[in-house]
Order: sequence, then C-alpha cells, then structure tokens
Amino acid sequence: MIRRRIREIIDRSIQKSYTEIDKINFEVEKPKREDFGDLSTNVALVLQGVLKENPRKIAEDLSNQLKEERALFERVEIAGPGFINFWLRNSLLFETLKEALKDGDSFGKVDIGGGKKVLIEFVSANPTGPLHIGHGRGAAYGDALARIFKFAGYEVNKEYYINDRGTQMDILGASVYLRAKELVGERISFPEDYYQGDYIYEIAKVALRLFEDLLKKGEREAIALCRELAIKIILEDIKNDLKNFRVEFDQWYSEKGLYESGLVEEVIEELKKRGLVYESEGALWFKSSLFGDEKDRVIKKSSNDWTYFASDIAYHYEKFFKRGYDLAINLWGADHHGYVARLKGVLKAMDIPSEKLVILLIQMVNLLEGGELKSMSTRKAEYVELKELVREVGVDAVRFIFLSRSQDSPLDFDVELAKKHSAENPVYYVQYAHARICSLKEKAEAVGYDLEEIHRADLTLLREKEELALLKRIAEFSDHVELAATQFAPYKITYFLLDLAGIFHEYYNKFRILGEDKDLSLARLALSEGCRIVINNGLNLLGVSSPNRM
RNA sequence: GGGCUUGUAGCUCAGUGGAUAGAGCACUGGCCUCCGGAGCCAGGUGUCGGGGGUUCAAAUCCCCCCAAGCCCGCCA
Repeated sequence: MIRRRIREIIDRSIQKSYTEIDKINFEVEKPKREDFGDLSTNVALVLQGVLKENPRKIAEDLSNQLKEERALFERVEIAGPGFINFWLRNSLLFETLKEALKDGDSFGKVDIGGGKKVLIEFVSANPTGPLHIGHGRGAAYGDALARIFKFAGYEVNKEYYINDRGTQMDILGASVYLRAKELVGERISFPEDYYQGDYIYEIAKVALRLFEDLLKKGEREAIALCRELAIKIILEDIKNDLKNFRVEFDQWYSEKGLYESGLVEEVIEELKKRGLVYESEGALWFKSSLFGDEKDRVIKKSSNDWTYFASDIAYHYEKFFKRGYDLAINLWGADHHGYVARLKGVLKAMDIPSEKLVILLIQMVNLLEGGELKSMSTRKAEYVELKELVREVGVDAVRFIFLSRSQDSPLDFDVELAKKHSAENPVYYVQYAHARICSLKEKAEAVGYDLEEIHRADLTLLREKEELALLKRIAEFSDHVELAATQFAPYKITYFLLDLAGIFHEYYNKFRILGEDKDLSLARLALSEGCRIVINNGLNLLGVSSPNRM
C-alpha cells in the first residue's frame, strides 16, 4: 500500500517537473541494505536515459519535492549513482499496526482483481490411479493460488477437469477385466502398457462381486462395465485424498459431457467455417501452424475417434464464451509443455486475447529413494501416493514444502527425509512463532492484562530496531500478497513468512514482552498480536494451519 | 536433429536491470532460577555453467556454446 502511494507521488512530481515525459517504468522497492532506507527508487536513473542529464541532479530536483511529503517521510536521501532513498515516518507504521489489529483476518487484502472472474483448473489427473506426490504439488499450488487470488479481490472458481473418456480409460477398463479373469483362476498375460498397480485387483474384486455374470458377458460389454466402475471408484478415492489435503473444488468438469452436450461438434463446426480445419489421410486436422505451433494437429483420428485436443478446444471455448471467465489459469505438469502452443493457437483462432489464458507448468516431482532418482509413473506403478505422504508427514508440512519453491523449479522429493518429523522443517518455524504469541497472550491475561487494551496502546514506545523491523513487515504484507498474485507465485508468501517469523523469534529472545513497564508491555503485546495476525493470514493463504499450541 | 525448462555457497533454493549477490540445511562453539529451547547468538564460504553483446548499470535482457530434465505419435 505504501509503495503504491509513493509511486503515485513520484509520478506527480515527474508530471510537474518534466512535462514532456509521459510514461516511464521505474521501481519503488525495498533495498537490500537497511542503510539505504526503507524504500528506494531508481526513477532518476531511468529518467537519465530520456533526459540525458546527470542522474544525481535529477534525483536532487525530485527529492526536493518529495521532502514536502512530511507526513510520509522521515528522511529522503540521494545515494550512489542517483538512487532516492526514503525513510518512512514511524507514525505510518503505527497506523498500519492499528489497522491490522482492527481488521484481523482481512488484514492484507488488496483489490487488484476488481471482482474479475478467474477459473483455476488444476490437478485434473486422469482417473486411472491414485494421486501421487507429483499431483500433490499441483494441488497445493493451485489451491494456494486460488486463496491468494481471492484475497487479492478476484472472484475465483477451482475446477478439476476429468478425462473420463478416451484411450486411457479403455485401457483402464481392460486392465480391470484381465485382473478379474486372473482372480477367478484364468491364465492371462498382462500387457506391459496396462495399469500395473495393485489397486486394479481391488477394483476387479468389486467388479466380480457387483456383476455376477461379468465374465460370461461379451468382452466389449464387460470391459465397459469395468471401465465405468473403475472411474467411479478411483474418482472417489481422488476426491477423498484431495479433501484430506484441504483442497476442495467448486466444479468437477466431465470431458465426456462436452460430447454429450454436442459442444465439441459445435465448436469444430465453427472452426471449419473459418477454414481452419481440413481433412487429410482420413483424419481431421486443425491448422495450428498458422498460429505459432510447429505443425498442424489432429482433432479426429481416421478411426473416427476424437483426440484429447478436440475436447480441449471445446473446453476452453466454453470457459470463455459460455461461462465468461476473464482469466483462466491452467496448471499442467511440465511434461505437457508441448501442448501449450496448440492450445494458445486455438484461442488465437477464436479471437480470445492470449493473456486471458495463463498456463503454468509445474515441474516434475522426482522420487529420491535409496539415493536413486525415479520419475513418477501411474502406469508402471512407480509412485508414492499422496495419501501415504500426508499420513506420515502431515498436511501442513507437505503443503509448506511444495509451496516453498517456484513452480518451474524441479523438485527432488527425498521421501525418507520428508517422512521424518524433523524439527528443522521450516513450517514448524513459522507455526511456532504463532503458537508462541498465542501462549504469550494467555500468559498476559493470566497476569491481569486486558487484551482489548492493545487497541489503545501507546505504540510510540516501540523504538527498538527489531520492533521497527516487525512493524515494517506488517506494513509490507499486502505488497507480498499483490506480488504473489501478479506473478502467480505462492512461494513469495512462504518466504515472507519465514522472514517475519525469524525476526519475531529474534525479538522474543532479546526482549521481554511482559515486563515492569505496563505501557511498554501493552505496546509490545500489540506488536506481537499484529505479527500473529499476519502469520495467521499468510499461512491461511497457503492452506496451512496456525496452531495455538504445538 | 528441433522445442520447452533449468544451471547461483558442500546440499536445497531466493534474488521485480541497480548500490558490498542472500537464506535455510549441514558443520563448530555458546545461550533458559526469567513470557514456550520446535527458539536465539557467534563462526565462512561463491569463475552467479562458459564466452560474446546491449546498457550509465547484467545473476537478471539478446546471441553462441556446454550440461541436466522433459517433450517432439492419428498416445494421454
């Protein structure tokens, strides 16, 4: 919020001094070193390029104007090649703390979304097996993004797209069918590219119990029965895993439904009319090469089956034109990156501005076991199930680990290490700060403090370096929410929380909150509660709990 | 062979074109008669993969090269 205000003030100063300049791109940021002020701007250095003047002279002109803003700045200085450094007035920080105490759960909200409708589609794993830890990363990431976007003023829907038709489903059905035969004693040979996991046996058992004459039916019919049953059972399992992982979707969107409603045919027909679809070698092709893809892509095979691409075309048409989303965010596994160009191409063909679809590629989670790296594969049954990891490590720790990295950084998951309830786990560091403050408040009440009084505490008593540092973090929280949203980067919140918790622990160890001086104690309690509110709100954005005691 | 992503301290990773590139872990040694020791304090590390270029300023932008992962099917 403060950054925003300073930006506006600088913009006005530029307008006043240099009427010929219309728009420039400058930064107002927190400098790396404390002695460069609370905030700093490179505006003079940027203007140098346009004005061809000495940057220090430009900085001087501007800073003279900025010094007029006495309510905001304690000090304004020029440094180095022409940076303007600002020291904020403490009164500003005190005001923000009071706000935090008053606003509580909603402190830190920013309205950059203006109520725009956003659809975040994530996980969307094929219902061919249980969720593994790779899916967990996407689940944590998408859910956190949704929470952050809501906090940043967007109207958010979370959606899981179910691939409930197509080749993989047929293979799934056939896998169950074969295992059913095996269970009744028939000799079978189980193809390598069928689903190898043990859960297939479990489903086969259910199938045998449910359909008594299953193996007497024709193969086609039997496989279809197995397929539908398997999808249902696996999907239930997936929903359950996600719920336990604190991820709840607003919509479960069926791919099959796109065909049943005739939408696929309708949209393809529309593309045909525009001359973007042609027939060749008995198949239907979309001219994606016209829109930046390397080559044209098949939408209907010569076997007369639609490809997944056909579904995706209809699905995204529907997102924008039928449901009217202003922004669609798709979280895909990085192995799908080859599909980005063709989908973006389709959007272009349908005249949808490309910035309305953001595709975030989540890098793979590799499994580190016995010093050996393995990649996840549902089909080969090489994976660690999400539910297993969550059971052994806990939701909070798993989510926090997943959310402490940028999505395009690959993650080697050392299962043995993560399973340890190690105290070094950073999530406990942050949660511990929260629990500590809760305990502090209890203690305060026990010795006779009225916690309502903190709203009227004399905050000017907060003068220690650590106290001012904490006040500044509290004031900066909304900046980080904004950054996390605009950069689709929940881990910005994670880093912010680790920093805040660190300063709080330092402070707590060095100073006594509840001491002889009642007024000072009350001010310190107010500060602590402000920190607690920010930690709580931040953890909330990550979907991690804020325990009162641990 | 082409494409996407990545390469920063021993390890895991931050780093929105800016000032002396930062955390955590690991390692060593200290700190509770006192609000929670899942904590704190003190110790030191870098050819930012390499080479060019753009810029007043490059880990960051552009080009080339090297390495790793992934993708390159009328599979998903």
